[in-house]
Amino acid sequence: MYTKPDILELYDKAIRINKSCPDHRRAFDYWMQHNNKAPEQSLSFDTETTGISFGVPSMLHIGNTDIKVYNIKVFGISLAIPTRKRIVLIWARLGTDLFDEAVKLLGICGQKVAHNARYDLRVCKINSIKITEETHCTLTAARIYWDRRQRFGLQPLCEIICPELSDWELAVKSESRRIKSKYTRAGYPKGYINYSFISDKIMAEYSMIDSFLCLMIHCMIHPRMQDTYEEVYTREQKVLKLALKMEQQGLQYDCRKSLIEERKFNKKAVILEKQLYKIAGEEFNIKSPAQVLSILLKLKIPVKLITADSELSTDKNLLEPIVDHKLWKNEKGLLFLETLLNIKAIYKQVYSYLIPLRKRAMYNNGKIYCNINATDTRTGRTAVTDPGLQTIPRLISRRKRKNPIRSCFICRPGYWNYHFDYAQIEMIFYAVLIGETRIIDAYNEGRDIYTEIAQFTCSEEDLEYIRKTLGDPRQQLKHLSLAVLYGAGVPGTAKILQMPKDRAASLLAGYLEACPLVVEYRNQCKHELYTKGYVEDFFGRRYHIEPGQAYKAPNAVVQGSCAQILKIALIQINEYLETSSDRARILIPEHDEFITERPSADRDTEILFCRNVVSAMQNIKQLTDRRLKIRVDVERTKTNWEAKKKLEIS
DNA sequence: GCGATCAGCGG
DNA sequence: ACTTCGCTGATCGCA
Repeated sequence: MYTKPDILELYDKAIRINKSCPDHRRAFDYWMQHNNKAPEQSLSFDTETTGISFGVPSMLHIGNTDIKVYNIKVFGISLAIPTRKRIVLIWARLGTDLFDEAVKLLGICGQKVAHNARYDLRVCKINSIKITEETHCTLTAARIYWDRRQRFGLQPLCEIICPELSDWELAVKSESRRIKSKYTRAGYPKGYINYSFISDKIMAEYSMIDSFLCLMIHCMIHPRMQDTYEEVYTREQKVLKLALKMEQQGLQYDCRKSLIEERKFNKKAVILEKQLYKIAGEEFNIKSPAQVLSILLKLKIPVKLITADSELSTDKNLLEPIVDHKLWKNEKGLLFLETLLNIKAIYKQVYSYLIPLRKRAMYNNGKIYCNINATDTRTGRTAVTDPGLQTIPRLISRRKRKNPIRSCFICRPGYWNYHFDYAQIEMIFYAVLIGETRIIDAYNEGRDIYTEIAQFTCSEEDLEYIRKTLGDPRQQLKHLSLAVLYGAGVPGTAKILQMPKDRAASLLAGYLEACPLVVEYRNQCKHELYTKGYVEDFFGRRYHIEPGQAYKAPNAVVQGSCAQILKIALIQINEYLETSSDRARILIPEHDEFITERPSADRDTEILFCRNVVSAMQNIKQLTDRRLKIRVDVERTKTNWEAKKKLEIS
C-alpha cells in the first residue's frame, strides 16, 4: 500500500515538470488559497487517447496497405493529487515507469474523480486499467448544479472557476493544427493524426491542467452534491455505471437485410431523380436547399406559398400542405414537389440511417455500439449518440409505410427482445402535477387521454376541422395537447395544425378556459422562479430558468421528472435482474421505453419476468404516493424490432 | 472548421 | 408583446 509521501518521491520527476511551467505555478497559487476545501482522500485523473471512436474499428489507408485500428488506446494519464500543502500534478506517458505507477495508483488508493467519468472508465476498461472505488463525475455534478448552462466542457467551466487559467488549451490546439497540416501535406489520411503525436512538453501542461481543473470543480461542487442534491446525484452515479454496461453490450444488426433495403431505395431514387430533372428542365443538387429554392422560383411558384417568417424556405412542413391540398394551381409544379419530397424521404433513410448503421455493424461482426450519455441533457434525459439510436424513424414519411430500418435490428440467436413502454407518461405526469382529475380518471379507466382532452377542450366544429384537414386526429391532437400545455401561443398552434390564426386563437382560448389548472400552474411556476430562481420537481432535481422565460418551466419540470422516473426504473430493473436467475439484460433506454433481451423459455417464466420488470417500472414512490400507477405496454419479438407484437401479461 | 438548415426522434 | 421543449446527424455554404 502506498502512502502519499511515497508517491511524492516516486513522482519526483513529474513534480519537476510542474515547476517549470508558469501555468502550473499559477495553479499552485490558486490551490494554496483554496485547498482547505479539498476532500483529503480524492484524486482526479484524465486519460489522453488516440481518439478512435468507441466500438468502431477504423480503417486507415497508409501507403498501399489498410490497417484496421481497434478501439481507443490510452497513450497517457494525468493525475492531480491533493496533499495538505499543495497539489501534485503528474503527466505519465505510455511506456514509461511513471505510467505504470500511475496505473497502479488508480488501482489502489482513495476516491477517484474524472470529468465525464463514463468516458474515462470506458477507456480504462478497454485498456485493462483497473480503477478501484467510486469514481465521481464532475460532468454529471456540473449538469445538476448548473442545469441551464449549454456547455459543460472544461473550458467553459474554467471560465467560472478559475478564469486566470482559461487559455491553457491554446498551445495544444495550435500544435495539433500544425502537425495535422504537416501530415496532410505528406498524404496521410484523415484521422491518422491525434494528440499522441504532440510532444510531451506541450501535452503534459495541457493534460495536467485538465486534471487540475477537474479536481477544482469537484472541490467546488461536491459539498453541494452531498447536501442539496444527494438523491439526484447518487441516482445519476448509478445510472452512469449502467450506461457503461449497456454501451459495451452492443446491438445486433442485420447487414445483409440492410444492404437489400438500400438497393431497393437507390433504385427508386434514381428513377425519381430522372423525373425530377425532367420536370425542372435541368440537373441540380437536390440536397441543397438554395438550389431547390431557385428551381421552385424558376417554375414560378407563388412566393407566398413558400414564405415562413417573411423568409423563403423549402421546409418540408411548408411544402407538404401545398401538395396535399393542391394549393399551387399548377400540375407540373405539384408533381415536382411531390417527387422532391419522396426523394428527400429516401435520401434521409439511406444516408442518415441505413448506410451509416451498416458500415458500423460490418466492422463489428454485426454489432452496433453507441454512446449512452446519461446526463448530457439539460432536463436530465438520456441521449444516445454515435449512432443516434433514439431517432430511428417509425414510418417512412409521406408514404406511411413500415420502416425497414427497424427490421434490421435483430435479436441475438436464442434470445427474445422485450420492449417495455410507459404509456403516455409525460401527459399523465403533467395531469398529476397540476391535479387535473378528469385526465387522471380517464387514464385509470384505460381510455386514451389525448382523445379525452380533445373532447372537453375543443368544440365539435374544431374537431371536425382537424379531422377533415389533417387526417389522423389522434397524432395531431397529441402534438397539439403537448404544445398547448407547454405554452404554445397562437402562431405556434396555427403552425402545428396548419390552420388560420383566428381559428387557432379561438381553439387556444377554449383550451385554456377548459383547463384552468394549466394557467394556474404556469403562474405558480412564474412566482417560484421570481422568488427562488428555480423550480423543483418531486425527485429533488432543480431547474434554474430565467424568470423572463417562465413559459419554459412547466415543460422543464415535466420532461425532467419523466427522465428521473425512467432513471429510477432503470436502476430498479437492474436490481431485479441482478437477483434473478434469468440471463436477461437491458439493451437500451429510449425516452419512455426500455428494450431488454432474454433467452427464450417457457411461457410461465416469461410472464413472470415481464411482470417483475413492469412492477419495477411502476414502483416509483413519488408516483404511488400520489396514487398514480403508470401503465406499461409490453411487446416482444424473436426476430426483429419491426415484427414486435403486444404481449398481455395481466 | 463552424453555424445554419432541414430531416428524424421523444413527450 | 411574445414564446412549446429536449435531443442527433447529414449536408451546405461561408469564412
